[in-house]
Amino acid sequence: MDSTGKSKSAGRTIAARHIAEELGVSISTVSRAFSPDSQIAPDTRHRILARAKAMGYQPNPFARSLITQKTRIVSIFISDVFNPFFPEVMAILTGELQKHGLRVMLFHVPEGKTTDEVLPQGMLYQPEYIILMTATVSFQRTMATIDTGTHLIFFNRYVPETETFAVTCDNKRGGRDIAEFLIETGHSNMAYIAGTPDATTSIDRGHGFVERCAEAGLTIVRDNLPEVFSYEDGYAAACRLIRAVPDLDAIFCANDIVAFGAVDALRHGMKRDVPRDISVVGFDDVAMAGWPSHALTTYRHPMRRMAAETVRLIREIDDNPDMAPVHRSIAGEMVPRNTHRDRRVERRPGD
Amino acid sequence: MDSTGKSKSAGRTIAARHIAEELGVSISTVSRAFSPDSQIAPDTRHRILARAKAMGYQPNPFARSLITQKTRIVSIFISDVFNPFFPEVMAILTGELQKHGLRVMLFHVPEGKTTDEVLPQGMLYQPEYIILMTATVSFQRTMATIDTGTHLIFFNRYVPETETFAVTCDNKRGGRDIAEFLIETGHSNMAYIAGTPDATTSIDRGHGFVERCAEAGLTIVRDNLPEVFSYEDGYAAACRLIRAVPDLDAIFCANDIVAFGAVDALRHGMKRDVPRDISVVGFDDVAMAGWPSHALTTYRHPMRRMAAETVRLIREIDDNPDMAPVHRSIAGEMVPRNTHRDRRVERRPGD
DNA sequence: AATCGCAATGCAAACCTTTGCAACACGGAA
DNA sequence: TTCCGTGTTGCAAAGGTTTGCATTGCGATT
Repeated sequence: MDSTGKSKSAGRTIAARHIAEELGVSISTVSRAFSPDSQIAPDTRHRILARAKAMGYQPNPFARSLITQKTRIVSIFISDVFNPFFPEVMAILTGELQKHGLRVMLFHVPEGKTTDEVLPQGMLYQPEYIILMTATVSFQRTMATIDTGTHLIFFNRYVPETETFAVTCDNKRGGRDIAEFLIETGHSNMAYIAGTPDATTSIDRGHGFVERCAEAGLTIVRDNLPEVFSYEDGYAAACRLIRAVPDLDAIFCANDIVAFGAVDALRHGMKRDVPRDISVVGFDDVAMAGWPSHALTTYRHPMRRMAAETVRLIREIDDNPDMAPVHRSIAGEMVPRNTHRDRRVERRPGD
Repeated sequence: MDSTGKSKSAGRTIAARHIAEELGVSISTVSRAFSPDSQIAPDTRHRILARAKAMGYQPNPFARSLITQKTRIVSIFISDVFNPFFPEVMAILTGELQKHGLRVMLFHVPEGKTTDEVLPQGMLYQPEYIILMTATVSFQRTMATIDTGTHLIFFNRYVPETETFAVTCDNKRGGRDIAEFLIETGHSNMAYIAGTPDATTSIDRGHGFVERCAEAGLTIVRDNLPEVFSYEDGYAAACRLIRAVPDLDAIFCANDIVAFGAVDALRHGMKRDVPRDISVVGFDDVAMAGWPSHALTTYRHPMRRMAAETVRLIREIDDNPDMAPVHRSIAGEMVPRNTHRDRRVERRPGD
């Protein structure tokens, strides 16, 4: 009934045994053909591989990892965070990992739950690597869950006083660079709109910014509401700031989305001219920051390089499983556009 | 050496055998405790489950699916498409699926490759479901790869003349609704900026739009460049259109991003007043369409409902594996904002 | 009191692979 | 010719589970 002579629906799925029978070799030999560094005559290997390809056979990964204890699986944990780079990061991560024979499983940490609660589900599959992109990590149990040889890698966040693998943006340096940039262009009365207070990303950006300002003898205003990461939050925060400190000449926002909100608040709500009256700087350089309608001065998040670095890190650990945990933080770069202005040129002598 | 009395690193991982030994029952009985509808004394089951929980035991999914041939895995295939809803869809999909005991594996179809080339990799894990979110599907082999009992579900796209499961936005109806809306508000000289020509989404939106316009006796201009889906593409397309047809009074864009490009082109590049001189309507209702700086009139993409529907579909198939393929298309709704204007009120008699 | 039916449990095969060890063949050296 | 080393291959155990079939024990029926 089939277009090919062989019936295919009879047996379950095609196994090493079938190749072995057809070629008159043992199952072991078939297996060895698929293990790069095992003793087997080159000729036999080729014969087996050819036949396997023809019959569409590949070793069953379940059976394989049942015995080798190596799953080649990396579990990625995500939560509801609306990271604008998420699609791209996901694409790079899965794309590159699968090039190296690693499979990614996805786990979601829902709103009310903590990562630790979902982790056990993921551990069932004995992943060789876990990439944590989630916000909430109560670290106690995380470590306890891990000692089975699984490597834990934090992506875009880290847990301060612990030794784990982490790949992050160099947020502190970013904050410093932005402070530097604003100071150099003649700003002196600045504010910072922070993001979610428990996110290391936002904290570090603020630290760097404040630190550099302090070095220049400037104190900065800080708007520190919890859960500031949406457009609306940025809008509200900017309004609050202007009411509190009307003569502000620059606002640094923990991310671009917040910055868009701030710009719109200043322009439409508070009737300020950006950048003439006040400068706004974001962080991330999302796609639309470059559109003419926004033209946001911001700091480019090295997200793609971070994704690539994560893959590289995993390969390094692959080669050297006992490797000590490292924290790789990657710098971005200033992207000046049209929401800031150089205020030095017109600084009046009396100022 | 360990803080707990028991040594834990000695044995590999904890298996049913260990529970069995401690409780003096057979491995089979332990297994039965974890299969909801197998004959076992309620008391024994409770004892086993309790002990298992205490010892942190869960049946090994690899061994389990090796024998049951049921993997509880759903593979999701993505490509480099920059779908603005991707993070949210991913969160809903994985979150809901894992609630029902399903695991998601992620596969990436890189730029140059077709889905068919990557599919075999995913099939190795014998997923029970495959969700295709990729752009490129040469359908021949796709079906050939599938006849193993795996269910194939297209998400946000479909292959026209084939019977497969698909969950999509009702794009055609969306196109019609937008046409309806524009006609009712007094537009008569309209254009459509299409998206990638091979995407069913863009095609269907265009079809619906043109169809409804035709019913009203209107012909519309069509800008049909290949690969139109970025801000820049929208910008360029709008410029082309205005040069070709200066008295256009409305442009419908295949998606919001393109629409943003078009609006900026009209305002900054072509010196038109949107919405006074010309209306622009998008499609999707991405988050920033609602921001004051854009206030884009658009059509809400039912992406969340589609994700939820996909999960529901999977559960239905779970209950009835021989279910015939269905195509569920879900309607969105008009979201009028400030990039259109009602032109009826000031229609001059002579017009 | 003998028998039957039924619920609960155990045995062992099966799923598919990897890998240490033993067996084997073969060519070359003594 | 005999022996040895080397390179290939096969055997069988192991990894952890599910499940059909057989066994056991017990209360109920006649």
